[in-house]
Amino acid sequence: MRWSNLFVPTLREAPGDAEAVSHALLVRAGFIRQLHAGHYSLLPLGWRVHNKVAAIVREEMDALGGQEFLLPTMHPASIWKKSGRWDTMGEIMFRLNDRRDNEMALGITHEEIFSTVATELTSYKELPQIWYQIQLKFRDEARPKSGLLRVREFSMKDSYSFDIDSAGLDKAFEAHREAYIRIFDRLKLSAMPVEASSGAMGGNSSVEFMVPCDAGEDDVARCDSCGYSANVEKATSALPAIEDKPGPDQVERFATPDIRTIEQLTTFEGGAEASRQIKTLVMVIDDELTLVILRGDHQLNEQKLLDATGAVAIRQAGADEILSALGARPGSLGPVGVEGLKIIADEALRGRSNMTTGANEDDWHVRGVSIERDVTVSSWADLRQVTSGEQCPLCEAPLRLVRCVEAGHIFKLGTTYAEKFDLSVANAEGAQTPIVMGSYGIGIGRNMATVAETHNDDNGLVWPVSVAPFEVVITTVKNDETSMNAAVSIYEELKRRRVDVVLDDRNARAGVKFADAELVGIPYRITIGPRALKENEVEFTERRSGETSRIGVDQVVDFVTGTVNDAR
RNA sequence: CAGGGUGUAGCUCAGUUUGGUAGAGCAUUCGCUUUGGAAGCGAAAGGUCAAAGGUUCGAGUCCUUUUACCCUGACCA
Repeated sequence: MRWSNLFVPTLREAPGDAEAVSHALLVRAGFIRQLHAGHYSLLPLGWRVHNKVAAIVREEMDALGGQEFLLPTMHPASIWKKSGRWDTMGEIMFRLNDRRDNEMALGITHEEIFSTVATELTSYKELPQIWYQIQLKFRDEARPKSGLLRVREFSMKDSYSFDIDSAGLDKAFEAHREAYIRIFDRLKLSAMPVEASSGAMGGNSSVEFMVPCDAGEDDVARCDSCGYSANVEKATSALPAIEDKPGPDQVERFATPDIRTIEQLTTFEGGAEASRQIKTLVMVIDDELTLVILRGDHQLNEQKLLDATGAVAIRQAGADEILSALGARPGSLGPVGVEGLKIIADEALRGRSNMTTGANEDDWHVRGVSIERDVTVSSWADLRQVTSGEQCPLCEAPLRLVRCVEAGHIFKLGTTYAEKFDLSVANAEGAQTPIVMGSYGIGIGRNMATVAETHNDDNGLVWPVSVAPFEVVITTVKNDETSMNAAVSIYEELKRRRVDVVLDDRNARAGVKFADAELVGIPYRITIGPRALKENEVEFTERRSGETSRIGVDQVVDFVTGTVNDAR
């Protein structure tokens, strides 16, 4: 490819609305353009990188026995109703009606479609199967952001395993785990597998692959000592036990004028420190008003509450709902004596006594509360958000919270879809057995953006060779006949050796061409200029280090081919 | 969905306070001069000032409504 024929609209300045580094650089370097919020056009360079990421994913999927499909993106509502996700997916799913007014949806993922195909599996002899596709997904995200990192239309590799039993699923899951590690290794992403919430996907076990990166949206609790790592939606920590002094035989009411927060109560005469208070939250869980209680100094993690209750939707109750249910406003709420409402308690409250909380009357609190004696707890769950510095649940070293991008996620679905779609095969005894499924996702565009996010410097992008839009750029300093002859002959020979090379033959100043090559992030540059050429040499520059060396015209093709092959 | 911000040339942005002929830098095109790190000089072209309505002799600027995009949170495989 000759640069003079390429469409690479580089910009000296980034568009003002690009906040994330990858967003700014991918736009500046001419890889992407925004069409509207959450929808991007991939320009030729962007599409080249995208395809290389996809090719790596495809190779690793094929290596574990995966078979590639291409499934429809537009689906009839009926299959989503069959799985139950027509209702549970809520607003995330784009929905539309066709000319006959039939309900349709754009796929957010493809469990339903693959499950439909999988009804044709009839015998255990056909199992296991691993099916995958690399396809567009549509999600009506409430807030697309950060360029390619969170979009509403994106291509994703999603694979699905079908096994006769859970041992088979474990094997498929492990094969995917290893394949994902290889994929991220080839993408030069330091992804770490972490325990994760399965969220709305269903299933009972999942692992996320998280890449530490400021532009990310998830926090991972990590122990540097033993390697424990989990998404904060799942993470726990070891808390030092709190010894409660003996309290009164019954709850005591006391007046607390204008005290509305846990913070205020810590300094109020007769109050209590935050860890000796009960925080009372009123949540509406699938339309049911519920009390959620935690230690005063703990934060609720809503995903944990979702997982603990199996609920579809959770929101905080409004002030009016709270007042009519409890008789007080937020700031004076408590679980003591509450009847007729479900009370979900965080594990950290178990066995606690002599605690202080709201009296469900404005300006009044109660103390001497013993959880077991005074609160009718409906269920216990781990609900609190882990914070930095707390002790690792495994080894008690301090935990660290790391901001991450979710680059991949693998789930053990079990038999959920087998039951909904009546997927079963005859086993060796001739009995019908439900198929056990797993599902495994990795976003192509998101990984491309994550590589950009983690591989750049002041001059622009620094692609790993494995996904670079071109592996080598040949830059001519002057376009005189001698230079061009040398350049073209090296270019042709590199192409013959299957090196992905671009010849920057533009009639532009050298500085412009150097700057563009660096902004675009091509890993290796061969500079052909009069200085070196006089001595029958060219220059070779590595983008990452910026180091330049001279090399003979006769050796350069061998040398570059070898260097590129080693780095692939 | 809540809160905040922005919308003027391809890009980055001034101009809005105090209404009076639409601006700059970069990019583009042409000419000259240049040619190893985003060159210089000269010229040209480029606009429905997000949209609609209103006030006014006159609106980029004031008022109303709408809309788009960005940020924080909520939400989210």
